[in-house]
Amino acid sequence: MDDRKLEVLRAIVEDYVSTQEPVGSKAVAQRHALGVSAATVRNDMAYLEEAGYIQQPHTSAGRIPTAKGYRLFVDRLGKIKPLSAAERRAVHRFLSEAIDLDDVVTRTVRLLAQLTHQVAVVQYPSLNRSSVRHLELVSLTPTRLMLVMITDTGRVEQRYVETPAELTEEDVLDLRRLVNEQLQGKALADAPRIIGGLAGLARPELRATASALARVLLESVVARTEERVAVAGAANLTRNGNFFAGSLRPILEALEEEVVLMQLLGRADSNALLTVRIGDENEVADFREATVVTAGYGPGSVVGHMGVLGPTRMDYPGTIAAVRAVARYVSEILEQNR
Amino acid sequence: MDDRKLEVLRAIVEDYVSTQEPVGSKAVAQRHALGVSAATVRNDMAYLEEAGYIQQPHTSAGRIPTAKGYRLFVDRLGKIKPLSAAERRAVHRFLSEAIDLDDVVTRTVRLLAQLTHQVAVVQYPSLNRSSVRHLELVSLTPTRLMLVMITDTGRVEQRYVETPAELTEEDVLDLRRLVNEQLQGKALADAPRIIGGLAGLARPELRATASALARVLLESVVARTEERVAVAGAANLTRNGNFFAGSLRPILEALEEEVVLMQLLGRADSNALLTVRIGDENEVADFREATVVTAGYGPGSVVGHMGVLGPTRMDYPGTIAAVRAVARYVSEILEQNR
DNA sequence: CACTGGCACTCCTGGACAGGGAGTGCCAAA
DNA sequence: TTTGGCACTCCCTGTCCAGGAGTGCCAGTG
Repeated sequence: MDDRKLEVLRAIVEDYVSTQEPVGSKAVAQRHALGVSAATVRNDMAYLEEAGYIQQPHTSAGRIPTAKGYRLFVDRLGKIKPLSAAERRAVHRFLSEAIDLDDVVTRTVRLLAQLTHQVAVVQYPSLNRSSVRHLELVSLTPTRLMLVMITDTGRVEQRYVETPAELTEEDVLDLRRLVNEQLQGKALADAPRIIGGLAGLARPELRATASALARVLLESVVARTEERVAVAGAANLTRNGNFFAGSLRPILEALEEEVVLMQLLGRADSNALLTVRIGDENEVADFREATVVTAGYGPGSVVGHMGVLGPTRMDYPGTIAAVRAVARYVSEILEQNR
Repeated sequence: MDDRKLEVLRAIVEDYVSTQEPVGSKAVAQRHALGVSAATVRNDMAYLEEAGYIQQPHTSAGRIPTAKGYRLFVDRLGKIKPLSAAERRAVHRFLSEAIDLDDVVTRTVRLLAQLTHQVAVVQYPSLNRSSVRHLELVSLTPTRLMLVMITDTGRVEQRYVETPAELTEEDVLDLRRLVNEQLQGKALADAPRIIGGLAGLARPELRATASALARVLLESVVARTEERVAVAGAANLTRNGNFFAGSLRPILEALEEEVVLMQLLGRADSNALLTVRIGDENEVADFREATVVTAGYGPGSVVGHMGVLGPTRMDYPGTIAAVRAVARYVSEILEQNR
């Protein structure tokens, strides 16, 4: 394919993204210094359409890029434009004020939404990839405990535990010592094995309670594949005149479904630094008209993903830059707290 | 005012709520057995309009209720219709499966959204009205602690604390004992006073650290007027054809502002069992076209509020019943965990 | 005196239709 | 290979008209 044809495609993508209207041959010839006439551009456009990169909403309208067109743009044409110094400063300042892990996530998701003017989604650091820092048992009533688990990423999980027998203060201390001895510093991935042997290590009269505790621990650790996510910027869906063809309904609904959001952020396997899924490339049916830009983050290894969701017609260079920058800085912060 | 006029108003409210279209005199006369002709209804409607209870979108259209009309309906006409047995069972089952306080709140807000088909908002139990169950210190690095506070409503707060000096394991245990001795069982309202004296009670070499700790505690307890809220059902905003006159934009934005949501749920002072704010009665500008139904909840005393937000044109009897029922049941659950 | 039927009037709504404009495809010429 | 010209297509907008729903008012009735 011609170099000029690529330039024409770029012009169409850029103009369409900024004006939101089909772009015609004349506009391309005028606004972008290609040094050729509109008629020539028309020929190139006919070619690009034939090749499936652009399409016409109807005869006698300008062209708009297809998903395939955007893909080519992202892969070969878009130069990522770095954040401005002011933006960079704002990111640093805003995130460094976070007071705990929850706050880091909350701030991150807001920041992403604001920077990109799109819907942002941030996954809380995944439990499976972190390790146990501390376990705490608090007795609420004689037969009811609260179990609090703190991980090295600073995440706190809490669960109620009903105990089969009444426990003394002493019993609780015993149990706490036991679980901490066994689990402290262990990766959560290894935890199930250890937890299995927990009941056997307790004093005979505490066996039943210890196994109740073990069950709850397993639930929070293993069965806890449902991971939490934070969302912000839903209001941006109404930007640019309701970008989703149909109603907002299904989108808003999907945004409240954690399962869907997790799917959106991509399976754990994707360790790529940054992923862009355009249109059909999305597995989630409701987001077939959207683009999702995601990045992994974490101290050293990836413990979670973050990303933004927007119309396929989005500012790719800007969005990609923002997601990447934020993911990097959040990783740095987590690194510091190790 | 005539009894029959009230019946006409009720008819208009009910029909408009269900059909979402201005209701004319003929429809009222036919569908509701008032025993009078359409012409008579017309006269009554003229009166009701004069009195400000209903209005015409334009000449030669049917009538729709005004905020004042809804108010009268709620105060004098609407008989709350209790939840069906099935709904009641569903509420109990769904909420009783909650595994911790966060989960109670999450489930509650979803439940409300689903039952009422509107946007639901639930405030996390307010810190100020609960008391300290336990404080836990975990050292992350030699100069960095994590402070975890557990309250008797089951809420967990966490904060990082930078310590001015390196701490040994022993030091941390000492500090933990100290803060627990001083604060355990104390109401958070009384906490600031106690926290003030904390540093003075520590070993001399731990004074500096203790006062850093005290500062963070004060921040989480006192300055923590910003309270968390959960939202669900935003997708319901698109029901019934975008009920808000303008765009969804401002509403979606407001729903992400915690400050606004707190305002929406009403100031702490409102200890009324159930509040209905219709249209202008709302202080928040963006919600002038909406109705907010809120209720307080808590074990014994009110520790938080919950509510739903919908069009003034809402099913008042059903919504009020749902909010009341859910608030009651959540209160029961909290009571059990005391 | 309250209620009723009838009637003229208002105003919204949806469909049909024409004019203007933007953009294209194609062709012949440079 | 590029260019200017030209006919053509199709959307968009505004206008117009008929249909329909609902009202207000008035005169008549029990």
